[in-house]
Amino acid sequence: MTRLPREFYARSVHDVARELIGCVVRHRRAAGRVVETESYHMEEPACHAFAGLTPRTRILFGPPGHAYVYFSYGIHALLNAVAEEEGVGAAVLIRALEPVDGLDAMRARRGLARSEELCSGPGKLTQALEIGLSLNGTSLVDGPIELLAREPGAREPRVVVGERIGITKAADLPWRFCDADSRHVSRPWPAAMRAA
DNA sequence: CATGGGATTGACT
DNA sequence: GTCAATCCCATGC
Repeated sequence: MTRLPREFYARSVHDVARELIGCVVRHRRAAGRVVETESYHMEEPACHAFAGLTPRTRILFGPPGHAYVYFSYGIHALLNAVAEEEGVGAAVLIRALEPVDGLDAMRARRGLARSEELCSGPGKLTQALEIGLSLNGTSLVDGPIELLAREPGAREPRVVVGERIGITKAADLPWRFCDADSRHVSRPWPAAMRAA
């Protein structure tokens, strides 16, 4: 499998979020297929970059193809992929993975056995892959976190679109993308969610 | 299934 | 100093 190149990230954050479905994240001898993402953009208040350029959001405004790792609620590290050209604050939150490699390591880190629960949430997958705050700002193109393209010829995922989860601002934007055929998403979507 | 505890970070007063 | 934040999990019904 080959890494996604910098150009993959240097375009609309929504296209990046949609096309990341089916790609593979690998770190510390564990890997999973991306089955759920959300896009965030500086022109909308749920995005951290909405507040402008600060020390915290510096990575978001930086060059595409880097990891933005944010610490949430005192407990969880959340993994994002920075998108769009430098100067535009935008990123894709990786919300869930389907474990494909290193299941034993994931189980040890999570203290759980069921594969459906190892990476079915943004805070869970960082724990399973041992992704911490120290990786904030590292390159996804040639850094420790690998983001790999779908195998050519692998099935094209059926992507469904819905509203984002766990936010209070701009909660109605349809910027959540899921693999319709995976049982590893962070939570089921309503039937009203439209196929895309 | 609903609830609430957990306990860090950066932004801002 | 205060507060809100891209949430997980244990507990209780």
